[in-house]
Amino acid sequence: MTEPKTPDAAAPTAPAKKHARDGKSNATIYDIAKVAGVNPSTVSRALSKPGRVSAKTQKLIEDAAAELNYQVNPFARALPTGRTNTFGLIVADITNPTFFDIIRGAETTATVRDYTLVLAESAESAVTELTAARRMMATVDGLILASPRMDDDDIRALARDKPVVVINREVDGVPCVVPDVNKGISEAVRSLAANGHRKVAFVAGPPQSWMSARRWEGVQAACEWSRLEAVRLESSKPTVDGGRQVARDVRASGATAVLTYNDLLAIGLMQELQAAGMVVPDQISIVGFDDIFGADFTTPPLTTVRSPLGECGSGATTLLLDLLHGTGDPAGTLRVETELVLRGSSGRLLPAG
Amino acid sequence: MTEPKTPDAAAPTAPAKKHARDGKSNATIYDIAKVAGVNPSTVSRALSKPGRVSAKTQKLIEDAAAELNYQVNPFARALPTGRTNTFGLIVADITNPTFFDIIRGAETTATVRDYTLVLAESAESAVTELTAARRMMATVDGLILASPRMDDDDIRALARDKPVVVINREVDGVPCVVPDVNKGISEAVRSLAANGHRKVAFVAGPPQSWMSARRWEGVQAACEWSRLEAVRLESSKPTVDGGRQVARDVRASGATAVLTYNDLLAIGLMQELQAAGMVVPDQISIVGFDDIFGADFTTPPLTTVRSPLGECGSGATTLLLDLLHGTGDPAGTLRVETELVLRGSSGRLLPAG
DNA sequence: AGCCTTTTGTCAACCGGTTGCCATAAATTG
DNA sequence: CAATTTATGGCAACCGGTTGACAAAAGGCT
Repeated sequence: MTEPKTPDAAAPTAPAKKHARDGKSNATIYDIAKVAGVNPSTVSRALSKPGRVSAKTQKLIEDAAAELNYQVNPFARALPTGRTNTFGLIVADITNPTFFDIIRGAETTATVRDYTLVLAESAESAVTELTAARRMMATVDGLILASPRMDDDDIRALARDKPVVVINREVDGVPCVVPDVNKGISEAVRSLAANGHRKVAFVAGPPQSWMSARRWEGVQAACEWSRLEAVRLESSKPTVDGGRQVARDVRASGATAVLTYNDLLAIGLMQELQAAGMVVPDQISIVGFDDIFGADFTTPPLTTVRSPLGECGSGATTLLLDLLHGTGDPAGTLRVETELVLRGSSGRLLPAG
Repeated sequence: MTEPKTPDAAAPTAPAKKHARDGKSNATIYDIAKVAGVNPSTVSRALSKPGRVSAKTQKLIEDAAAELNYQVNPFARALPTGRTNTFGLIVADITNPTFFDIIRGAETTATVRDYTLVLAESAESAVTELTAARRMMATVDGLILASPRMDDDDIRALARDKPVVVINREVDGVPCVVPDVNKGISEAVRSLAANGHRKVAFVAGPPQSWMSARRWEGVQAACEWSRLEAVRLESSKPTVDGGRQVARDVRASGATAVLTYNDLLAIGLMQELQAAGMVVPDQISIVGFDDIFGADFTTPPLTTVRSPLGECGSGATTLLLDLLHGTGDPAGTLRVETELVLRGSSGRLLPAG
């Protein structure tokens, strides 16, 4: 009675003034109840609890809902229940393509299971990360931390509040998804040994990176096994730029083969060494980690220890969703395999001409 | 009185059983009101409407809030107000690095302004996109569509409901952020002309891509101006793979220079041509679009017309946020400049040997 | 002092679902 | 056919803020 009935053809091209609230604004369960001639609570039940109402009423309500093209109000639902059908993903650095695949894996899996993904980044900072995590906690059902930089204890504290899954790091008592580096690394080191290398450098990543530590351990172990000498070098940041900067240390080290914490470092390193006139792989072999997008664009294409990043993202999401639905091991670690992707940046060492 | 006071040191290493609800669960404005000795509504006002309560009460309430380390419940706030401090970003393809810069730009700007980013992808499908958009509409304050594939009308319909900003496409009546291709393209074409090229091929992107159409127009216009012949080729999909597939058409076309809809196509095309023994740029020049991550990893590094993608993402976010806060032009288009990034994949044509 | 305006806090309704409890109707059983 | 169990729908309270209306208190002015 109070609303005029021509909200549509009013002004087709005129700039829309206000945003909705009027017009075909959202129907509520009360509207449905009225149309179907039942109580709102019955509508609620019909729409969420399967089997709680009779088939007849169910149909009645569903038809009414369809007619009004009803959509639940997620906030109204979240308020009493706490369920939001949303989860958060915090990555260390959105710039880093490593996380692209993780994000993609997570987003895809989330969408399939009818969840929404909320994204944040920590800019490689532990405190930013914790802040972002805390903020998210209020609005999500669960959280995925990809390569977190904060303390184990902080992570456990978060996990006490809501389900948390960690990628690329192992935290006691928290479900994790980690690539098992050993297979890939030993393949890589064996390949280097077979090609005549005797001294291998490892360019480490951020000091707080759990994964960097694991990779260094793996490299050490594999080198020992193959009777190679292993030295560790530090990088300023795990980026292309960081790779360029570490080039002089690499040359100074006397190593003829380098494994780097990630592909970005490897690419930067290779660029810088090539710019200085070195021939890859004739004079030096370079092996990265992760097999990110673009790793095969370089010349020579980058040999790398691939982590199935997309799988990590979707695996973590699945783990989280299972946790949320009661299924699933509260603290199981999902291990995914790594493998050597042999491309052109590693190979036989040519005798110094 | 009713709650035991030792929730902490209970079982440090035992697997956390249930998730919160107990313990230091969230304080509400009612708790604050009790502590501060005022009415809940006063608390609400103190915390949201600046200046609505006296300085004294304000302080009282703030202290109480701090003590209880209160955090608003976003859902409780969203329910009556509709404000969520969240906005959605829908991209055509998460796999495509083009969008990563956009995502990054948007996320960064959003965080600064205290907004949360919700991400979804459409997998290059108009219907998936519309579905995702509709779903999001319920939970966000506004929406950013990056390279949308749906109809103008659908976009306008969405925009009638909540603020929408479009990236990489111009839609009448909707605020947009678009790179202005002309400068970059004319630089590119002039450079090609100066290097002796006479026939230029353009490899188009998805048929629904507004940007692809603009780029083709730009190429045509620039070629006309420089008196070059321009031919248009179609690609199956705007990816590296699509680039590989279009290689035979490129060779068949007789063009000595190619501009591709995006860098991915350019990279794939270059790989395939090189695999077939062609020398870039001696026998054929290749120019991409966007300057994505990795465009300079190739050999030769890719010449490309750069779009400031990160700027698009942050610009769109700013536009949206301004819109939400009443400031800002309801339908202004933000144009950002493109420029030629001259690298090694384009250059002088060598006489066929 | 008396009256008017402004400030500040309270009351109560509301946003839109969810859910425990209860009453009625239907189905099962002895 | 009565007695009991089970299926179904309704009632009302609740989640945690927000906000319009109003009253009490404070301040300003003649």
